[in-house]
Amino acid sequence: MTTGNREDYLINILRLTEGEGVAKTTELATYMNVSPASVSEMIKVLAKEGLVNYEKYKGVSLTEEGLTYARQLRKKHHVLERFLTDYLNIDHKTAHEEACRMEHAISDESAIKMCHMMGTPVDSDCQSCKKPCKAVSEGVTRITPLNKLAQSESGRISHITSDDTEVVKRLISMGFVPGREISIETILSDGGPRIVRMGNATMALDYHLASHIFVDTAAESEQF
Amino acid sequence: MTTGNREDYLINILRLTEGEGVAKTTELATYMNVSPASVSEMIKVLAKEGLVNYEKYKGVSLTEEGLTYARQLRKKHHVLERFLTDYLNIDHKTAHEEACRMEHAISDESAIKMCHMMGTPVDSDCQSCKKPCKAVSEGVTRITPLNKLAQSESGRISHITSDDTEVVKRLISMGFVPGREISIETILSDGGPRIVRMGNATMALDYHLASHIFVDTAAESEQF
DNA sequence: TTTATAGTTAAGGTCAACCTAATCTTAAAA
DNA sequence: TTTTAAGATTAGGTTGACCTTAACTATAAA
Repeated sequence: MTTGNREDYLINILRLTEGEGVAKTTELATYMNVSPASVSEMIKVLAKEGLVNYEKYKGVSLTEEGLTYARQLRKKHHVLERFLTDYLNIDHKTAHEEACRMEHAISDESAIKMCHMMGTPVDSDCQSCKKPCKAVSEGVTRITPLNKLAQSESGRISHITSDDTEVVKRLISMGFVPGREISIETILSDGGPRIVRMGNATMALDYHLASHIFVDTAAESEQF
Repeated sequence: MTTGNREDYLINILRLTEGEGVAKTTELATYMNVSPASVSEMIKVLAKEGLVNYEKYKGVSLTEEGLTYARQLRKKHHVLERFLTDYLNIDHKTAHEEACRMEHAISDESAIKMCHMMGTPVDSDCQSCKKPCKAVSEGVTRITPLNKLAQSESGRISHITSDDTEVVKRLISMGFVPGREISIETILSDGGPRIVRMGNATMALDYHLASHIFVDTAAESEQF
């Protein structure tokens, strides 16, 4: 495990080398607001650990391993930032700063699941980076809106979508979170409420609301 | 700002002083898996900062300020842990460990909002603590359980949920269907039945039963 | 080929933790 | 009331992960 600060170096090297091949010491020093000497020193450590390619006087770049690490970190950053702004209504600047702290604390697993929870937003461009980042993973599935499921059918929530952010937020806050197992208990009438079950909870849900929840019916025992 | 480790001391002092008035040095040392000497040392620092009451050889306790701080921290822990288990399906042990890291990174603001997002679950008992914890703040959640609504308040039924399927079915069969407008006519006594109105029907409803019905109070004319 | 600029090393500092060993307090047993 | 063991504290020291300044060195453009 690399420490928080080392991780910052990695992520910043990534940011600076994204377009160009290498980051220069001074450039990085300015960017991170430390002395060039500190950068040189740190880089030697990271090189020894195989995370960066380092040739004296020639700048740094990430190794394959470092790249993977840094990208993962950046994804975490984005996922968190996204979550903070979209789900918690935190303003952008604050969200960014907070994501900078939290990206070092969240596990890979949680980041991935968080990504799933939010549907696809992590694919898209990120405000604080020049480059877009990719979603953590994708699968082939049979996905149906919850309101189209028949009685006693079940599956796993794939994603939730609506033009109205509020609706998505509301559903999330009700516990409809991608990844959870869900089954239709009872259908009261065709266009009427659905009684659904998730874990121990049973819940009655409006037909229209249910249409925003997409269920993967082939995913009953699949793990992320 | 106190460092992560200092925060750990605070939260652990809180845990140990919850029942008893003070925590003993050795007790804390054992609990945190460090030497008693380290504890003494750290405590002096915290005392200097006004976060703990410290009288040599007499044990530590939190000051008013330290208590506030530690409680806030523990709340953060709970909110995060809850989020990880309930929303991301992370197993408990992992969630706890992760919350331990993240509690130092999340801001007060985000914790509060996260709490709101999740509705009320943070009120309830927490798996990893002996003591239940309170919600981060009362806050303005639009979705409120019916039993918490004041007299003459109204809204639209958002959803109905219970661990017991029968309860949900019964409520549905009584006409409590998501989407319907509802208002509190009369409150007979604090924990007593509510008389509610839906359309033309008036109905008396047990306090406990009412707690399963969630009302969107901001949604009086809103459509899903 | 010179020389400014950029990069590196050396030497040393700080800070927050931690530890062991020695010493001191307290409280309870003798 | 004295003794003493358990518990707490201090002293002194270590470590790791940073950082800095100052002096030195390489590079590449004039």
